[in-house]
Amino acid sequence: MSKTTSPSKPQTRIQKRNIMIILDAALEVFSTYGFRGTTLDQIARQAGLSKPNVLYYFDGKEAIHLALLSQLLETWLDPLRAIDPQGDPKTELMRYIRHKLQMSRDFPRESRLFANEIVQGAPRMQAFLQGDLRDLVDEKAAVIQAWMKDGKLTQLDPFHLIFSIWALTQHYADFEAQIRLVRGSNITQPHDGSEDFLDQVFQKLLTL
Amino acid sequence: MSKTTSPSKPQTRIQKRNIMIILDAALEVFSTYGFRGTTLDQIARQAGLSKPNVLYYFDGKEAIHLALLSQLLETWLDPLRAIDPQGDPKTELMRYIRHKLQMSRDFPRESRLFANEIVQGAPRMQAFLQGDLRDLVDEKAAVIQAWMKDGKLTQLDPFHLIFSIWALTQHYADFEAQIRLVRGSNITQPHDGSEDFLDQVFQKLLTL
DNA sequence: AACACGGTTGACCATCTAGTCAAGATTGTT
DNA sequence: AACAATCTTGACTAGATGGTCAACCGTGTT
Repeated sequence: MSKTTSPSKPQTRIQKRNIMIILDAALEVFSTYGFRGTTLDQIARQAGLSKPNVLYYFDGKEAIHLALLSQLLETWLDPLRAIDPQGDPKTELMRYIRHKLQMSRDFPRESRLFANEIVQGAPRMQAFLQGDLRDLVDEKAAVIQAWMKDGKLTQLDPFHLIFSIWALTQHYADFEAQIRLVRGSNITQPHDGSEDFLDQVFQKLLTL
Repeated sequence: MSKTTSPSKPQTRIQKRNIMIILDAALEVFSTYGFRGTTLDQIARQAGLSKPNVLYYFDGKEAIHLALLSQLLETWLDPLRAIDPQGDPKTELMRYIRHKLQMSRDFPRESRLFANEIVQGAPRMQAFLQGDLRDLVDEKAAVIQAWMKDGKLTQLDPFHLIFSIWALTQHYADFEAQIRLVRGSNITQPHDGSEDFLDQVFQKLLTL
C-alpha cells in the first residue's frame, strides 16, 4: 500500500510540509549522485529528518525517486506543448528555445535528475519517452516540417532540430561542472552569455 | 602499492589479456550504471572472471575506474588539439566537429563514462578539467577568436561555440536512450542523419 | 482533562558489497 | 621432471544500506 499516492485522505499541514521537504532534499541528492549513488541516510540528513521518519512518508527509496520523476515529467512537456502551429514559426521556435534555456537555468537539479536517468539508459522512463513524449515530438515535428515546406524556415530535419535544442539548452545545466571548471574564474555563472549565443545560433540557422 | 601502475616489471601475456578484458568489462558496466551503481561482481561477471581474480589485477573498484578514466582523457583531447591555427578556419572547425561526432558514434561507452562523471559534478576529473583541458580550450578559443577578428568566420563567443560542439556531438551518445525511445521504430540508428544535420548547422552558422 | 490519531525515533535485521586470504591450479624455465 | 612464479578461487569478514517495528511524543478535538 503506497502512502502518498492514495488520493482518499486529505493531507495534514505536517504531511504537506514534510513531503515537500523530503522531495526537495531527495532532488538535491539524487540529481548529484544518481539513484544508486544516493542513500536514504543522505536524503534524511539533507531533509533534517530521521530515516524512519522519511520512510513514514514514502514507501521507500524507489517511491521517492518515482514521485520526483512523475512530478518532473508533468511539467517537462509544457514548453514543447506550447508551440503554436498558428503562430509565427521563427517566433514560436525562439520562444521555445528561450523557455528551455530558462528551465535549464532555473531548475538545474531537475535537468540533472533527468540526465542521470537517461545517460544510464532511462530504465525508469521508458513508458514516458516512448509514450507521451514521443507523441508530442511527432506532432510538433510535423508542425515544423509543414512550416519548412511553406518556406517559412530553413529546410532541416525537424527531429534533429528538436534534439539540437535539447542538447544545447540542457548542456548548461547537465554539464555545469565542466563549464565551471574549464572556464574557471573567467566567469561567474556557467550560463553567462548562453542566451545571446543561442539566440544568435538559431536566428541564423532558422533564417532562410 | 598499486598493481598495474608499477612500470617496473613487464607484463605477461596473461596479464595483458586479462587487464584488457577487465577494462572492457568495466567500461561497459561503469558507462551504464555509473560508479556507485556498478558492483565488482558485475564487472567480474561481465569479464567472465571471478571477483578475487579481478582484484588480483587491480587494487580495487576505484583503481579500475581511474585506469579507465586516465586512458580516456589521454585521447579525449586529441581532436581539439588537432585544430591547426594555420589551416582554413571553416575547414578546421568542420573537421573537428566531424571528428567529435565520429567519436560519439564509435565510442559511445567512453562518452557516457565521461557524461556520468560530469553530470555528477566531476568529482574525479577536477584536475583534468581545470588543468590540461582548460589550457587547451583557452588556447583554441584564442585561435578561433583571431579567425573571427580577421573576418574569416561569423563573430561568436568562441567558448560557447566550443561548448555547443561538445553538446551537439556528445548528445547522440549520451542521450542515445532518449533518441532511440522517442524515435522508436522510425529509425534504425540514433545517429542517422546526424552528420548531415550538424554539417548544415555549422556551415550556416560559421559562414559570414 | 482525556482521548485518538498523527508523527517520530532508537534499536534492530537482512542483504549487499568491497575487499581479504590461504590454499590450490597453471605456466614457464631449467 | 621439478621447481618457482604466476594465476585462480571458495570461503570469509567488516561495514554500508534499505527497510522494520514497537514504543514514545505532540496536536487538535471533544
